[in-house]
Amino acid sequence: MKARSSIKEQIQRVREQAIVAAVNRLLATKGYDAMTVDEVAAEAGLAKASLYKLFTSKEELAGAAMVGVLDRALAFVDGLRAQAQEAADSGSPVAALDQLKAVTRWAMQTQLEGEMPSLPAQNSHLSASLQSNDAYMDRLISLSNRLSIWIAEAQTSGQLQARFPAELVLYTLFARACDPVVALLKESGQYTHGQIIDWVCSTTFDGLAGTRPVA
Amino acid sequence: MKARSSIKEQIQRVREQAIVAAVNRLLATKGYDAMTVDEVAAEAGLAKASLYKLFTSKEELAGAAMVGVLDRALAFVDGLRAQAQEAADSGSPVAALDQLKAVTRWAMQTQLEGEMPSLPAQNSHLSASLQSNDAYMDRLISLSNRLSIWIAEAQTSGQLQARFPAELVLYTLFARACDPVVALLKESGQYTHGQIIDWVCSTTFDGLAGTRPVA
DNA sequence: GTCTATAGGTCGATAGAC
DNA sequence: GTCTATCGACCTATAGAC
Repeated sequence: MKARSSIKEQIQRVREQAIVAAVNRLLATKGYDAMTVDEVAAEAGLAKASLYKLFTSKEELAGAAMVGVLDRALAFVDGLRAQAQEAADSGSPVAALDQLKAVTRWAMQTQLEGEMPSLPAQNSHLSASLQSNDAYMDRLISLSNRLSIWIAEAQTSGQLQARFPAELVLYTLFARACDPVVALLKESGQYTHGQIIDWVCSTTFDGLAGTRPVA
Repeated sequence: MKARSSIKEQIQRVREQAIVAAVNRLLATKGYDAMTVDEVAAEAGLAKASLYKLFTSKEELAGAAMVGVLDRALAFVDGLRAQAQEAADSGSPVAALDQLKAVTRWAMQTQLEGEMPSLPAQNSHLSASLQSNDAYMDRLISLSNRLSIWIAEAQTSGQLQARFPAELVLYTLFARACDPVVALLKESGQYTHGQIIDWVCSTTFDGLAGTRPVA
């Protein structure tokens, strides 16, 4: 009995992943409002009714996709932390600013690959649902905390403008992760992903302005 | 007869303006998808049927609001141009970069006042509708052209990074005009509008990074 | 005030596993 | 033969359109 149950659970797990992957793609391409549950079911290859056995609402689907991307972000961040620890142990510490840049580049790469789900900024119902989604909030706070440590370090050491509230920096990084500029440049089709990432990362950290004489 | 017709037209005009103002507010606060035509009619103080005499679809309403904000932007830009012309005539030319900053600040101010209608970036149907909306496209191109002149000037004179495609700069300015960071900082309630504008303008042009030694 | 289409959400028939 | 998972068909409310 135990074994069968486990197999069933695994099958269910695979299906859930297929659904979340479908939601992720659809959120990345069409956005939340244009995404229909029927489409999700079709892409994931099951009936809508079956889908509703696993997820009780469209909002929960969105939440699951966001949990997925936040988990990937956290995994990436933890990888960076581990690498930085090693590097520091062998005497060549990594600057906090470089960690923040690496995360930003990862987010843009993810967006360029069509794997960054993005939700409408203004949708009170959906935000409310997400804010009462513990799995989502847990990841969001974890990620924010990890980034905030780097932000504080970088501000203390002068790598980031210390006059900005840390909140501003954090919000800016989150906003750039789904910056429409990336999507627009991608659509234009004239540039490589590498160029787009370099440029938008550069505008984020160094701004649009040219090098001015010391004022 | 002529007079009555003119009066009717004027009344119609006032109604149209009331409708567009309502759409503008709703787009700024709830976004396109969450906005219902019923709400627009209610806010504008007329029956939905009457509204459909003046605007044939929800998309057209959105288009009208966008035309409105683009017209205001164009008016602001033309004001800047006129001032700059005067200043140049009296021997103190205005830097193109400062003009771009002024427009950016205007946009953020508009957003903070809840007067910046913003549409979902990803909505193929709506984009298609807008792109076939001549009034909208005309304004969009006019504004882009005027900004592009300043961008070219600022790049030539080294006030803006010349290595960036002008397109990147233009898109970035448009994107910052409805930057979610502004909305998030506003929501937090901890900062004045002036602070928010200064900070986001600063991150846009000078970036998040601190002043580093020459590398 | 009415019509209609769409899309979120449910239910009962069916089929396949044990 | 029973039990449960699955899916087509269905319901209904909302919102655009007239």
